[in-house]
Amino acid sequence: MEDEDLRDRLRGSGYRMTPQRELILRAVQALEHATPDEVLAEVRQHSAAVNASTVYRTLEVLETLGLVRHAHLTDRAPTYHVVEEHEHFHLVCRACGKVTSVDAEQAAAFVEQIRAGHGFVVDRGHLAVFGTCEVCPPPGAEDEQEHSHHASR
Amino acid sequence: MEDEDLRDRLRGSGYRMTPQRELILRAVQALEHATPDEVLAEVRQHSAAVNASTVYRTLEVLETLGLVRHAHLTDRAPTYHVVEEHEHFHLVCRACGKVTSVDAEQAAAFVEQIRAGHGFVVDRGHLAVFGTCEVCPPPGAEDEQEHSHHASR
DNA sequence: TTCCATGCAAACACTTTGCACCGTG
DNA sequence: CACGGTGCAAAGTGTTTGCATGGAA
Repeated sequence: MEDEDLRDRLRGSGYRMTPQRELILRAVQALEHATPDEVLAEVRQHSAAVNASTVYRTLEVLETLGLVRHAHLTDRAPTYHVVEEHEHFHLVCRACGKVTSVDAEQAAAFVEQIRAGHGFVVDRGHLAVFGTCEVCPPPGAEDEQEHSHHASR
Repeated sequence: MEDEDLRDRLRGSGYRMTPQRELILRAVQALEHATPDEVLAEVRQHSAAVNASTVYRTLEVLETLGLVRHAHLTDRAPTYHVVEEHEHFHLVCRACGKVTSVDAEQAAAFVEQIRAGHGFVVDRGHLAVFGTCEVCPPPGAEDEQEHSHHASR
């Protein structure tokens, strides 16, 4: 997306173009999947300080305009990503933490099945699929991240 | 699940049976989908006061034992539900907020497709599917919950 | 020149943690 | 009667908001 496109998108909905808004959109584009905190860090690397509240407010505006989206891929902060021509959803490995993007088309059959069976229209871009890579140990097998402090003492 | 079953599950992993732990499990069972806050409220209705931190700690223990699970169905707190014989996942309507449980079997084809195509094993019980009921207005159409303060003033 | 956007700081929502006391096994 | 569990309060994260100032159009 070009600067002028962004300006037009903003102005078209009554918003103004500002350097912060451009920087924040650029950061989301560069990071692929980033929390507000990570976006803030990225922005500050490339330019002067920007306030955290501006990041939150801007991400909200960009999401309203349909330029970015967020999903809850961890138990902590949400992660934002740019909306591209090809919608995608995410596979999140609980063992290694890797996030894989998958073209939304690959969920087409599933989506249609849910619509037919439940009268429910799935938002494919907001689908978060949790599990484990086949090459990763199953969750809890050895104890990487959380829990299992004393599961068998 | 009977009281004795719960006791055995706890003891089998080195935990103790306490009235709080039983109350909290009962609350999760009764509420179907509840945030820690809602669990706390439910527990307090049925009995003496229990502390919020105990709810958090107990939900963690119950999840470690595989008796409950949580998913992020909103942008706020996670919701907990009991693990039953028949695994299920959730459809979350962004328009009306309704949560529908769907038998995990209905995702079998999708799960297999992801495994074959990406070497990724989906955790069906932790699948949160967002979208809208067909009978609900599309998100943002009229403005029910959040955003759209001045999207076109 | 008009308002929207930003920075700053305080307030919030949700969760975790340290510590002394309580109660299960 | 040992040691895990609880309550309480304080500290942590992550996010939102009120208000005065700054800047885009």
